[in-house]
Amino acid sequence: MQKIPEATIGRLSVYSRYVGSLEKKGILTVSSAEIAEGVNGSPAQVRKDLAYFGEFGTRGVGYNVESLNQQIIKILGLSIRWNVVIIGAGNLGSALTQYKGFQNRGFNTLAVFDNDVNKVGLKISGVPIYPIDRLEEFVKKENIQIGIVAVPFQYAQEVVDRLVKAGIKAVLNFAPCVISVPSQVEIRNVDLTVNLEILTFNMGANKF
Amino acid sequence: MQKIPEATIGRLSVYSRYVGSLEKKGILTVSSAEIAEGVNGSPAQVRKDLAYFGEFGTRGVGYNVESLNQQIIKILGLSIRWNVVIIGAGNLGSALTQYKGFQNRGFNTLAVFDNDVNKVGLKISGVPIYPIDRLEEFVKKENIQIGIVAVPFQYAQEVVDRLVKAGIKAVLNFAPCVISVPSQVEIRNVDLTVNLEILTFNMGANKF
DNA sequence: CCGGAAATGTTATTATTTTCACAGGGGGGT
DNA sequence: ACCCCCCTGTGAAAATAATAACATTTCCGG
Repeated sequence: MQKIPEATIGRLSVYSRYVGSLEKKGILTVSSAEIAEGVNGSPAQVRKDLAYFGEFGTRGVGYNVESLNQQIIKILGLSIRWNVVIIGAGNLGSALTQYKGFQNRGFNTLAVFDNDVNKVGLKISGVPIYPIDRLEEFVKKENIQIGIVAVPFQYAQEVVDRLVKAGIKAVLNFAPCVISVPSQVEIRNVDLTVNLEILTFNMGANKF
Repeated sequence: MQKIPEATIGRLSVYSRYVGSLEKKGILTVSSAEIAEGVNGSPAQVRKDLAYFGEFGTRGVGYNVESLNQQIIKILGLSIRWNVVIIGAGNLGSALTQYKGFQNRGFNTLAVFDNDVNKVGLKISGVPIYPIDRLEEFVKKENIQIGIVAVPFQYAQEVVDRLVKAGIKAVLNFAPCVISVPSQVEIRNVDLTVNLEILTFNMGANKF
């Protein structure tokens, strides 16, 4: 039980997507060098990343595409389905609700919550929009593990606090702000501005 | 001219946002410990990150809020405005177009492109939607430096190739796939599924 | 059945990033 | 003017991560 770099986990997710695409093409075997090429990585890193979790390949041969993908999916915790709610039915919340990629990877979006009474009662790709007051009740009753926060930053901490109180296990936050959660709750931030600003820094970064 | 960790740049962006909020509150001085608290970081790291670029503080006192923020903004390359196009006028593209945070940080979204003739001619928060055929022409003529790609993954590489040919400097890609660009073009991927899967890994990760 | 090519798993090395500790400069009170 | 507290900047140490190198295993052809 050693510590695994978070970057490794991110890469495993990418490997899984790539290996999945090979599986669909009917390819049976793949080498670390081929995976590396498919994901813009290095063969050594692919092998190292996988080696944290066991021996999945055959020396001299490579990896069985199907079983490798199953193993990675298991490692990532995707062999069970996860119940998700999205808070915020604006454009971003709607985009996330409609996004097929989540379904495919085992995430069930069961509801969207919003404080706009005009939106309540509508559906987004079949997912109902509920009033924000019902958030805690729903999270508890439906055993929701993951909350995706797509509200304006002013409301984000409050929404997260309510999710935490209702027993959420993990939060994916899109609001551009720092959120505090107790240590047993997992949180990740997807910060659009930060990403853009890393780009602008790199574009100008010959001076340093 | 030493190498600066990318994580440092990401944190500078967050510092800037935090320090900007202090500025709005009329706070004049801030210490590294206070910044650290505001962004869930450590004081030493705040100081180290800033020290890559110079000495911005006063020993025994702290940092002047206003000038610190100006310095960070300059470091991040945000003292000039950047011209941006968004490709894809779906929910995600619309959300990005409407997002105020970009404007505030110096990003001008000049156009959205889509291949849906029903959307062409409409506007999103005042930003016009143009047909995708006009992409290259527009990028060249309007001197667009940054392209934000919010199209289905099947089209992403093609769109990026076209942006690159038209002379784009940087790409922010939201499509869940690996994109190849020549080395002089900056690219960053915002991969929603990867972020969710890091969460699920962490939720189950007592076994490793 | 043997030898060579191929590709993994693993150890060692190198590079990078974070954390720690403290010297140095600055301001305010007495 | 001096002392003491405060907080930065920085060099050294520790921790973490990436890369390289290689020993080992497998397959295949002759």
